[in-house]
Amino acid sequence: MASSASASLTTCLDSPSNFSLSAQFMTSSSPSFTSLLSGNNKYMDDQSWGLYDHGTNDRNGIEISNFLSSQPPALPLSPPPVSPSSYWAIPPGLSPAELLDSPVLFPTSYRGVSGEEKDCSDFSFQTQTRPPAISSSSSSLFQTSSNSVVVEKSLKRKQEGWDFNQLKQADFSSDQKTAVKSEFAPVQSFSSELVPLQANMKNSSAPQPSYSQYNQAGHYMRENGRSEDGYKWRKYGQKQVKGSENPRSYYKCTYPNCSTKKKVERSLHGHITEIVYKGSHDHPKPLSTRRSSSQSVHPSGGTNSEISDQSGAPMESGMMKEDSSISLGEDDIDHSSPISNSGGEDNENEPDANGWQGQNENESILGAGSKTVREPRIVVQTTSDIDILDDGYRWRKYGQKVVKGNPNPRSYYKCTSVGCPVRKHVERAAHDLRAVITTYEGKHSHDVPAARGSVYVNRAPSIAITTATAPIPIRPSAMANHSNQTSYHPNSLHSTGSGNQAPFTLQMLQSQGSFGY
DNA sequence: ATTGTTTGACCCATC
DNA sequence: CGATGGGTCAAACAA
Repeated sequence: MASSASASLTTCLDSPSNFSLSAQFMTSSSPSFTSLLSGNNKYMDDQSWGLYDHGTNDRNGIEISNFLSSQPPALPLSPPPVSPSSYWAIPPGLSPAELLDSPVLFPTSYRGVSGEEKDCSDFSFQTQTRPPAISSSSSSLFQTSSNSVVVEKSLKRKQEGWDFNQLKQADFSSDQKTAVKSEFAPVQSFSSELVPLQANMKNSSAPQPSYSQYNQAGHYMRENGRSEDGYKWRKYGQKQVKGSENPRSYYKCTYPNCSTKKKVERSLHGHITEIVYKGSHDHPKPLSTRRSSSQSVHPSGGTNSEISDQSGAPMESGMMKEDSSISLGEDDIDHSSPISNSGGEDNENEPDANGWQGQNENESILGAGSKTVREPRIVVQTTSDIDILDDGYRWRKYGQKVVKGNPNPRSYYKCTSVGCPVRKHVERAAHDLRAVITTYEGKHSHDVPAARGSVYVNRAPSIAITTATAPIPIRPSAMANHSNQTSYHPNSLHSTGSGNQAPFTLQMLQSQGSFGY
C-alpha cells in the first residue's frame, strides 16, 4: 500500500508520570499497523521508526510509568466502507481498546516497551482511554491481513515523587508495568476498562481519592455488562500468574460464536496493568444501553435498528457498528464518578511542592499543525522530533522543573485559551534527547485555534502515544469506530512527509471533527 | 430465573 | 516422565 498512515495511539495514563508515546506510522512500505505492533515485527526494529531509531523506548532504558491499558482489536479485518470516519476508526485494543479499535489513528498510549521485552519483539502500547473518548479508531488503517497484533508495553514509571499525583503514583508504584497486548487482532479498540483510569487521572488534582476509587474502574467495565471497549465480556477465570503479584483475569466475548478473549491484569489497586487481546471480533459491538438513549434516534429519523452504515447497509439491530457515527458525548462520561472532578485545576499548585519553578512568561506555541489533541486529559507523546508534537493550541509556559528520573527539565504549559484548563508538560527523554515526551492533562473547552499551518509534517516517523485521563468530547464522526475509547492524537493523524499518503487526507480529518479525523 | 463472578480443579504445553 | 505454569472448565455463589 502506498499510503502512509500516521497513527497516533492515545492511551490514558494513570498519572502524569505515565507517558504515552505517540507514533506516526508510515505505512508506505505497507507494514500494517498491526504488523508494526506485533512482536517479531521487523518494523519495530526498523530504523525508520523514530522512536526506536533514537532509542527512546525501553530498550534504551526509558521507563514509562503507568500504563493503563491497551486496546483490543475488535475490528473488522476488512476496511470499512468508505466513510472517513471509518478510516479513522481505531481498533479496540489500542484502548487501548477502542483506541485501537479504530482503524487508523487512534491515540493509544504507548507505554513503551518494558525492559523485559526483548528486541522489541513486543511492542506495547498502553492506552488509557477515557471512557468514550478513547475509542480506538484506527482499525481500518491498521488493518492488516495479519491476524496477530501484539501491543505490549510495559513501562516502569520512572517518575516519582512529584506531588502532582501522589495518589496516582502510589497506584503506579504498585504497577510496575502495564502492558497491553493484542494478539491476533489486527485492530482493536482499547478496552474501556481504561476509562475509569482516565477518569481518575482527571481527578488527579482533586483531593486524593482513595484507592477504592480507582477500583471503580471495574464499574465502567461492567456497566451494562460491557466494557468500555464496547464489547461484552464474560469472565471465565482468574489466576495468579507467577512472577507477578497482580491477578490475571480471563475474559471471553459473550457474543455468540465469537472467540475473542482477553486477559487483564490488574494491580492490587484495581488498575489495569496489562491487557492482552486474543482474536478479533467478527461482529459489531453490541449497543450499549447507556448510550442507547443518545443513539436511539438516527439523524434520518430511523431507530437504531434502522441505522445504516456508511455503505448504506442496514445495521444489525441491537448492534453498534464499529464505524457508526454515533457520538460519544459528555454523556458517555461518568461525571458522577466520585473520582471525577474538574480535573486539571488541582494540578496548578502541585508543582510547588516539589521545587516548582513557576514561569508565566514564555508563551509558546508548540504546535503549528492544525491537528492536535482535542481533549485528551492526558496525552503523552514520545517522538523523535519535537516538532511533531505540535497540536495547534496555544500554550503559555507556567513552570518548569526537573522530575525524578529525568535530568532533563520538564516545562509546563497551559492552554492560553480563557477558561481552558488544559495543561501539558514537555520533556526530553532521559535517555534520548531527541525524544520528547509530552503529557496532556485536561480537555480543551474550545476548538483548535486557527492553525498556523494546515499541514503537519513529520520529519521522521514516530510513534505517538497519547493518554487522556478524562473523557474527551468526541465528535460523532470522529468517534465512528471507536465510540468508547481513546482520544486521537492529532499529531498522529498528520500526514507524514512520506510520499505515500494514507487513505485519508487532512481535510478529511478536519472535516471529521475533533481529533483531526 | 437470569446473568455474571469466584475459585478450585483440570488440561495441556513446555522445560 | 515429572514438574511447572498458563489457560480453561464448571460448580458454587452472588446480584
